[in-house]
Amino acid sequence: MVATMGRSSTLAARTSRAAFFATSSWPWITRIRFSWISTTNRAHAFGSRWYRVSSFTSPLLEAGRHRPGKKCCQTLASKLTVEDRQRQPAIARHPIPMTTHRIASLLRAQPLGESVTVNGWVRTRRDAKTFSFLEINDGSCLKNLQVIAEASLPNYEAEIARLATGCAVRVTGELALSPAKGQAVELKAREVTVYGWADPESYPLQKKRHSFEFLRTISHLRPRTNALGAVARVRSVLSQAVHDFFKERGFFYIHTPIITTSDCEGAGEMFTVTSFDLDQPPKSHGKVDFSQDFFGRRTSLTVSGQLEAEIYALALGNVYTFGPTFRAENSNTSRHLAEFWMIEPEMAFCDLAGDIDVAEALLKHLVQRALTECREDLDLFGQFIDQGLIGRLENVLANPFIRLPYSEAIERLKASGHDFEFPVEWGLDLQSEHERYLTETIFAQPVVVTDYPKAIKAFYMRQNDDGRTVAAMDILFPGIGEIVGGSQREERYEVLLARLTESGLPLADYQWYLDLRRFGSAPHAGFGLGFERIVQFVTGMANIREVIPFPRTPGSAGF
RNA sequence: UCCCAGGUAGCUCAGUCGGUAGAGCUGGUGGCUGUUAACCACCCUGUCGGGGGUUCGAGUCCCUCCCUGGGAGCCA
Repeated sequence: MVATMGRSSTLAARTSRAAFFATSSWPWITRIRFSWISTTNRAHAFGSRWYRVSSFTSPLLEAGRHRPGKKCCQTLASKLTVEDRQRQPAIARHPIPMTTHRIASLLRAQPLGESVTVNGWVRTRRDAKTFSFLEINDGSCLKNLQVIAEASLPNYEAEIARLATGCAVRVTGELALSPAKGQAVELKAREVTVYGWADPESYPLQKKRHSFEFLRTISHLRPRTNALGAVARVRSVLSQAVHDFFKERGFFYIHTPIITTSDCEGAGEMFTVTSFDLDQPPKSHGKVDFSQDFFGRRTSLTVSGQLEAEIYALALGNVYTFGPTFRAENSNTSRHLAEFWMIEPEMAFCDLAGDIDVAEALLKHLVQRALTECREDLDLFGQFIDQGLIGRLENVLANPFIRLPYSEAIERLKASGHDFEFPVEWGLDLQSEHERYLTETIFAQPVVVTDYPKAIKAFYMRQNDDGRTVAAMDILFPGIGEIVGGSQREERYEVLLARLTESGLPLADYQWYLDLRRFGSAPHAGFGLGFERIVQFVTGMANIREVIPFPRTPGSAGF
């Protein structure tokens, strides 16, 4: 975990990120802007250039002009082998053919009669008497583009007739109306170029349905399936929608630390971050001596950015975080990950009601964006994953969320007469079965439970005037359970101090947190939204491991 | 971490009373066809999750570990 990131690795990070988002027609070539301060002469260098990016991770630079201070470029360029140069030069010089299209926009615009080029992966090939049908998917949308490849094409026998599921190809031809049912348009191929073969004997993805469990074992190939590709697009759209929501409302995006020394009490077990040789860590009095560790003290991966977000809320007003979060809990469920992404808004001069307003608006905004921007993908989920999906999403938008104090929730559960496995009693935490009964059976829509007993909630939540509850809220979604947890924060110094003390937390570690209440304290509130849980809700995927590209769970951290 | 159910061909699964394994799909070959999860015929494929034990003999019974699914706890 030691931060020894050198110049070249910095560039690598930027390059792979840019490649990931590149709209370039050639997936391994991308244009990248860069700038840095030269370590030798302090000169500022900047520019942009085409890079060949291998496997999206290690950048190799095109040989080309240099500026002072670009040592890393030369080093990387030297790694481009002669073979690489011979294989790629034509494409590298003309990285974006003017006629290249993404399938999504082709199907939308349907430029009939025009010559177009698409890049993508073969989903299936079917042979007719004098030609073959190819179905090409380029990831831009769920739909494939049907290609007609006549047997008269020069490489028909040698290549096209041998294409199988998974092969990467480029097809140039004319877009035409399709005479048969099933698709509006098709591409009459003039040229089919094979970028990469996929041996049908060993390529794991077959022309049939696979279980999600199996696909998880091939996480490097599963985004090439309809369902997981759709999840990836929805996740991206939702991610962007989070930022749009807060930007429209004047929130600032704050990057809170991933390596942290603060434990957000109640947020679970933490992963230790160390640079020690774990076979021989320095010890003192029989215990590991973290004062000799990289940071001079014990550090962990963050379980929440909330405490740091409060600092910035009490300076900038309204802020939010959106980043990776880590919990070392041994949770084996379809709703938990050891590494997940959390959205944590924090608003100054805001009470619990305002907090709920923002959370409700955010959730509705995300559902709305998915419905309008990902309708085709959502229809797939509605058809194959969860028949009631679209209706449930529209139901979220249709009504205000039910707001229910904990005490009333207890009364409603008791009055229901339903036989629960766990007792329903004021002062006891709501069990999953209770939460589900509230949101799925009694109300059949999102429910916000507020004002929980203070004994079962975290130290930082604001005490209500009744002396026995705190201004906390959980938003419960049908099928998901708790999707949001939040509260108004305790802004009164004396009250917070008392709560910290009775919670047995080391005051020294929270001095800065107490300081926020000593200097210009103000009412403030916030919440945490588990990003994967909203992706789960929107897609209807049963297991949270399907809505993050590379799930980390107990006993599993592959890829 | 606890309770329950599973792990058998590339995938999804069957496998009786303990006698060393089958089906469908995928893939391959051939045929047919503006096809579209194409269709028809034929063919190939196994460390039965790992380790240990009982037995003449274990996919099958026992122990143990790992993994997966469902539920619970923890939470987002």
